[in-house]
Amino acid sequence: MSNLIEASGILAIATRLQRLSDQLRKEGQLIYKAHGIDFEPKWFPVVYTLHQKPVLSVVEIAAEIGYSHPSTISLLKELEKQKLVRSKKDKTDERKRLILLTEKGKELVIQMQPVWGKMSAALASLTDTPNNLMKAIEEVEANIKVRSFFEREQQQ
Amino acid sequence: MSNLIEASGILAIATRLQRLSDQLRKEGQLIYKAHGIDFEPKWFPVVYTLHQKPVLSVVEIAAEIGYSHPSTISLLKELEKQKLVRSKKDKTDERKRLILLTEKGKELVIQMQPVWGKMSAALASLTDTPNNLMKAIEEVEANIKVRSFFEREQQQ
DNA sequence: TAAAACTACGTAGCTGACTACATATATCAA
DNA sequence: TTGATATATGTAGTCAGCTACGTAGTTTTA
Repeated sequence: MSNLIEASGILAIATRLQRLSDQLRKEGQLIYKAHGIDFEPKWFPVVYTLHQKPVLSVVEIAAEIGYSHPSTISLLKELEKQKLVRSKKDKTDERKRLILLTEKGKELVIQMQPVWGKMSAALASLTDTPNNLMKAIEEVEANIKVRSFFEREQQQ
Repeated sequence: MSNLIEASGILAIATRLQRLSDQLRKEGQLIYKAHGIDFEPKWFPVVYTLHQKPVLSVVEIAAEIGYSHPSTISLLKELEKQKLVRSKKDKTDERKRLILLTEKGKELVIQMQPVWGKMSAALASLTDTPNNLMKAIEEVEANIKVRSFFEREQQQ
């Protein structure tokens, strides 16, 4: 990034956040590949959630991972294609589709556990700086909850 | 975001960054609208750069704002449609297209200056926390430069 | 007990960035 | 001076999320 944008600073913060996010995701892909694991970073929230709570409906998963339900549906389609999850009808509520990890999915989770551990450690080492990125995000989100960016601008 | 993903923590950091980025961008749109200004946050880097350096080629703009040149081209197309920028041929190098702000573009910049000021102040108030978000991003980017996420994971 | 309101799921299409590739022009080296 | 290489721009298609909207099943209420 050039000095010009550095100077305009905080106004380009949305772009900076997105770029960092993209870079981490791309490197995440490389890491799975390097371990010979056929898995994409974007699948992590769904699979991890199902690892913790084995049977959930589509909307429940969406709420857990904080995505819209259409985004969740498209992730589930990919995971079903990979045979990592399957679904069954909820017998007491015909509208619901209950999602579960397959045997292949459960085995993959076990295989990925040590990789997740190393990825966590690597991310921790990257973000262990005077201003901790995870904490900074949490602090900003908390501030937004108190008074949004929009409201703050109006009050200036 | 649910407790489950909080617990899985840092592995979902790419998603957290993107979500915060999206939220700030959306509120940015609302702010321009509330001021009756027909402008989108994604145009800011290009317009601000041309405000600072009045005549630049496509690739020069891309380099300044840190985007790929195709992304820059599509932003320029939108800005040309809005009649905020125009272009002329470089007479000494026929390959180049030189980009400039139009009169309308220059007037809009003047009109937006106070809004940019208030947005900066609002963002500063949001990110003025024990762990400063801008500094955290810079620190992580610096760490990545020293040793990437991928390399760090391999060494764990 | 039927109508209204709500909930769950799915599809279509948008967004804002990207990479890969194609073409045109400029420059450099033999 | 011409062939190789480099640079500038543009097009096409991808990606990971989103919103809007439609349908079907469930619950509530008059």
